[in-house]
Amino acid sequence: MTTGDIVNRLRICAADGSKAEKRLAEIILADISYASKAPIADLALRAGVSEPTVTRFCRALGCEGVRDFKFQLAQVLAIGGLYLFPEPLVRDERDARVLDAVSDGATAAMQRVRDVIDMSVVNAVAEMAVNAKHICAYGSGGVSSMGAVEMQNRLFRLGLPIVGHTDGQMQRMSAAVCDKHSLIFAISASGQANSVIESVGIARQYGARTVAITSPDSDLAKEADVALPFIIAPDTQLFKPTSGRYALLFIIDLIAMTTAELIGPSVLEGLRRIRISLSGLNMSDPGRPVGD
Amino acid sequence: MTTGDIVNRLRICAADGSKAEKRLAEIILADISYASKAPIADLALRAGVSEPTVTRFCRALGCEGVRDFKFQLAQVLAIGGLYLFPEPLVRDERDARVLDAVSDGATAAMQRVRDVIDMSVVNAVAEMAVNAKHICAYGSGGVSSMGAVEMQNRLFRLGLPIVGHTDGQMQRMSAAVCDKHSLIFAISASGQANSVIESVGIARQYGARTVAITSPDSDLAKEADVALPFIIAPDTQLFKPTSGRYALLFIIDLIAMTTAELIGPSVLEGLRRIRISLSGLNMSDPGRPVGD
DNA sequence: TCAAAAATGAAAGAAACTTACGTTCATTTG
DNA sequence: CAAATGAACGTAAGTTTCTTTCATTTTTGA
Repeated sequence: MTTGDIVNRLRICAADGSKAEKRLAEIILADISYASKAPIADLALRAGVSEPTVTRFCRALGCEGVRDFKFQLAQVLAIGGLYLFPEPLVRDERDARVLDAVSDGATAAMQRVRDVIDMSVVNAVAEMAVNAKHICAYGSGGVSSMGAVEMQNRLFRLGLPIVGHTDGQMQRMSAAVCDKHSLIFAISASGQANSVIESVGIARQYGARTVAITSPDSDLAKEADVALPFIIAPDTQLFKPTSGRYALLFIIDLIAMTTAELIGPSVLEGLRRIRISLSGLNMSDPGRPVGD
Repeated sequence: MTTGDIVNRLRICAADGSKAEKRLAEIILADISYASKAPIADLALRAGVSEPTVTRFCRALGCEGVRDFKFQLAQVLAIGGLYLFPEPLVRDERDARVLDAVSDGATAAMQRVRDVIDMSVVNAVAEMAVNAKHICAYGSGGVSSMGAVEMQNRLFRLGLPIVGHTDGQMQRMSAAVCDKHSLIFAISASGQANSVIESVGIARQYGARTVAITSPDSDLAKEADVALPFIIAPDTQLFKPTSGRYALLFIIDLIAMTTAELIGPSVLEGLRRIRISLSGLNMSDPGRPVGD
């Protein structure tokens, strides 16, 4: 019983375990946040079992003891969020198919990025971002323009001087005022978007560093200094929105997180200020992600 | 002393605290992973202080006690950045951490949606979308405005008359011209965004159907006819972009795909035309997702 | 059906944390 | 300058929480 994360193991236990184990697993899954903090006496009482059973249960799940078990629950909560982990609902076939299509597509798209992305390039890009005096993100079309906006959204929080442009003319115009301290993020799923390619050419002419997030070996990839390959698989399912967006978001998050860590704790000050500035909008719930 | 996350507070303490506090904070920061599991007797010994001092120290940092303190350390570690580690992480290890943090977060967020989403609501929403004469998507702020734009992007391809508004005034204005054939998608991660809540109120007054994609039981959820719960976990890791965006994208895709299937094969005609119209932009690669 | 094995609980024990209280040391006040 | 004050800290004695031991019950398999 050491398969997957602790929640998965709990699920398996809730299904296959002995009577006492089932009850315990159910109680815990029903409220992980509670279970991660409650003393085992409470848990034992709720599940109607004895305390030693709880200890044994934790060991059976591959933990060193109750404390280690709680430690792992805390970590799961940190990643998965502080909400409950209810049993997945039973679906009818059609609903399940839609859910699977979207979810499998998204997961696969991100997995592909994981497999192929060159983190040394990401690190290099983060370094460029930190050192740039002026950053632009270009993207046109449904997927790529979202990318440009997101890139702006993620980096501006870190205090970086970034502007996203989804309009072709604005892209060209802003490229024309670049210099060697500028950094361009050029995003295009196809690698064929004319305005983006041209803008990269213009910006380079004036000495800007250019990073393309695009299809490998595309025109755009060739035009830029650095390319992060981003493959959008042709959609087999015509009704399903393309899962490439998840891959793009993933790459953007990698860049944002790497950049944030490069900058170090001082970015927290910027995030704090943003949060304070939102308090005037009645959205100051602390602990909530910054900016709705 | 309740500013920022626990690590930040430890840092402050290491700088400003009393003699014993400084020593403790240093010991802990030097190896958070150890500190999160060691009994306080060990910590006390290492820092050359007494056990009660450790307890008091934890309280001073805003924790309920030592156990709560360790709980928080565990959470920080789960997604911790490189700056948490005593020795700078080797590049590979650090890269793996960043990849894991982003990818696990995204996967968990989507899994959550899978587990709890009520597909009968999604189906009902799709039906509303198909029958509406006029659809608006509202969202403000980094996460939710992306949602509004994406909603527009996904549904307009299906030939539906949708407009996304991320500007508060435009939201109110467009809400004011709704009638009973209108459908509103109101997106807000917090459920507190004033312009969105008010616009829903206005639109309902004129007979529009309203769908909220928002935090359950929030003000916005109460204001709308139908609510799709969308929980964003509080950010425990300030450096990591919130993974809630993946959950939101996921919900939007579910709605888009369900709607597309409801409309049936005729949507393909719309997609075909969009593709043709792009050919003038040199982006007509067939088999590629429509619209970059 | 019976014996062996597994599962469970009660109670005692060990570990970890907290409280109560007293000492020290720096600071303030008369 | 000395006494008073109070913050910081440690000692020792709780208290809580978890674990072990061992006896009992339940299940399994021949």
